[in-house]
Amino acid sequence: MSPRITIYDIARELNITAATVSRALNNNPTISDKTRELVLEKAKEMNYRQNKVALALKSGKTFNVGVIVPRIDRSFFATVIKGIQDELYPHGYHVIICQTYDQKESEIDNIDALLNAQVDGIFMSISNAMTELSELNRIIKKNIPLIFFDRKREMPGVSSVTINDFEGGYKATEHLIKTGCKKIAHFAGDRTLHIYRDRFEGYKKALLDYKLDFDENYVIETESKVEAGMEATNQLIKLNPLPDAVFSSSDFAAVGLIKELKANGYAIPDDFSIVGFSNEPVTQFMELTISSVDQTPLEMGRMTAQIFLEQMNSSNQVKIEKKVVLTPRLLVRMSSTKKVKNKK
Amino acid sequence: MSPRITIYDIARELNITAATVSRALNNNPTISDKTRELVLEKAKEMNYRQNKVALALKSGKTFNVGVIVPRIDRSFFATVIKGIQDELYPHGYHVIICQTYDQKESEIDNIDALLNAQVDGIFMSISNAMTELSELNRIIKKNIPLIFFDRKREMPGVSSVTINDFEGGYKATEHLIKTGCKKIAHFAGDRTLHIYRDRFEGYKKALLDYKLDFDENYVIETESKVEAGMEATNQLIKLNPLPDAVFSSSDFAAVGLIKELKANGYAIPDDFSIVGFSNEPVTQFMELTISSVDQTPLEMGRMTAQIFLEQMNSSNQVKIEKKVVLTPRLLVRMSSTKKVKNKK
DNA sequence: TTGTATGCGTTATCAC
DNA sequence: GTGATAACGCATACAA
Repeated sequence: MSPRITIYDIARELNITAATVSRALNNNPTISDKTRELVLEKAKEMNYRQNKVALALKSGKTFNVGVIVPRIDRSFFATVIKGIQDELYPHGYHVIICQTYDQKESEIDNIDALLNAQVDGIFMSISNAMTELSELNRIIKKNIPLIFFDRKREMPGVSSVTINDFEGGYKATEHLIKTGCKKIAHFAGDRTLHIYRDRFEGYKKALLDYKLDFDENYVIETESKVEAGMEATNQLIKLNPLPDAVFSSSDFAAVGLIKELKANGYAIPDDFSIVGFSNEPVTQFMELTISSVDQTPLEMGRMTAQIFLEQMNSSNQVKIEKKVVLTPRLLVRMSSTKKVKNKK
Repeated sequence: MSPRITIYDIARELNITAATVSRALNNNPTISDKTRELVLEKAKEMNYRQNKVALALKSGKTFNVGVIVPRIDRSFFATVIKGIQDELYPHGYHVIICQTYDQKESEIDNIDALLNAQVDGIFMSISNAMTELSELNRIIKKNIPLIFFDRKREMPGVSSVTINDFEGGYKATEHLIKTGCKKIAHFAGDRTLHIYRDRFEGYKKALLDYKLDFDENYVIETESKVEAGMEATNQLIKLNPLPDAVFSSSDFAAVGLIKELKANGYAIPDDFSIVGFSNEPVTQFMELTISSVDQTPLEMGRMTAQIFLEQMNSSNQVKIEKKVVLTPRLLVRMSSTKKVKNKK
């Protein structure tokens, strides 16, 4: 077990002081070229590594940031984290990940731990359960950047990066209308969550804009699971008149929908055009590829990181509050591309 | 911006010294109940939080571990990380993630950064490109636990958690044989990687054990991508005699295989039985669910973390070297379940 | 039972 | 241009 080499070790070897070594290593101008050379050489020879922990204690900056997500094994969140990572790594930051499983206690716990660990910033996709804004205010009071992504909460001085769920819902529905669908149903998520409410509102607005009836009976709430989508489908096919399209707030529900529709002898997209939401990997791997609304998670992660970097660079006390809203992309695939003529 | 409360602040308020406060906070027995009460109360009142960075500098332990993976947005790795996290979080550890994109420079870079950050342990799935074991030896020399998972390298004193790829290949092939397949082809990965070589060897051994011919012409190397699987399929269907089953080392290649086979008018599983590898989420979402070999990533993560914890607890210098080999699980789904009678 | 002093490794502020 | 010293926040060996 080799002991850690410190600047004192180098200093001793060179018969100078640690301060000088530090100066040489940090490219401090007030030092002679000769000693700098000497130090650099010796440091390399002795395989010196700066101790970031000591530096962190001294400077107050750890170059660690915390990311709080419901869970990491979901394509969307994993990709957001990837975006954050890719952007931050070149600047020397490390990403500490925390999972909450959408539980409030866990969120508080994680914030606490990250604060104790002295992270330089916290990025979070906040759960609906998190009502105690006092915990969040602790972050603000410490003056460390807090940035929401995907799911946010309105807080003064806090930036956020989200996508325009309304627009996503609107685009999906508009696409269905423009390809000739007349009676479009909606698989909605939990509409107490703003993301699902917005998708629903976008759907509704598109119908009205194009002079189609909006009928609450054609809105079915489902969880974001294949099985839930299958169950919802059984409700759907009892509707009269039968819809000719479905905009689903969830790709997984859309997968269940397609399975069940096929099981009932319906053809897709000829009998039902379908658009999902999230661009889960599965949508492009299915034999019948599923149209979906991409949430641009990579860009979301990148943007979140960029805002953080800006915030760090604005050395002064100026609080920046940025609300970035990304535009979702509609990806048209087979599930909404009728092979035959338009019905219109 | 509220300043950080330290034990000195508490001490001042109580007219005692920081040492006493520290003792009270750490449940040191050598302190009177009364002062402990007092300190605890005051600490709560002032909202004191221990500074982990200072503690880390003092103790040499950061309670951070580093995880190095090719990329995080792959279901397998995300799930392994989840397993690690779930196991370690209750013990106060945080997980720092690093991505390498399978590039050697990036791996070295990450190791270096983690070492500088003074992590307490490093878990990695090592790329084939990583040939410089000197970097890895730096970790060992520092006496910080290094544990391989999934992809390992043989190093004295280094533990690893892998799955038995040979057994996975064997089980998959055996299953195909037992369901009546006579001529089984293999989509192999890059067989310079031991994981792919082992899967191939398992396939080969199963054939021989069951008195079926092994023929290298029926082994096609493909990348782990849908498109690669489609291309390989075009080679496959030119074989004479035509195989009646395929064991694919990659689920993605299997997806491409199925797409292309259907496009050529073949029925699955009646004309071709198919088993993939990895249990990617897509395999269970497809209309035709794909049989696959599950690598138990959650258990892999958990086990990796457990070995780390053991290593940390064995305070003495005893080096533990554990080689854990997990048993893969064969998941039989529709792609290898012939509806009709066995051909035998 | 409590206080004093020291060190973890670094950088910054003084001197010289 | 370089050295000495203090400080970041904490825990602990030693003294009292």
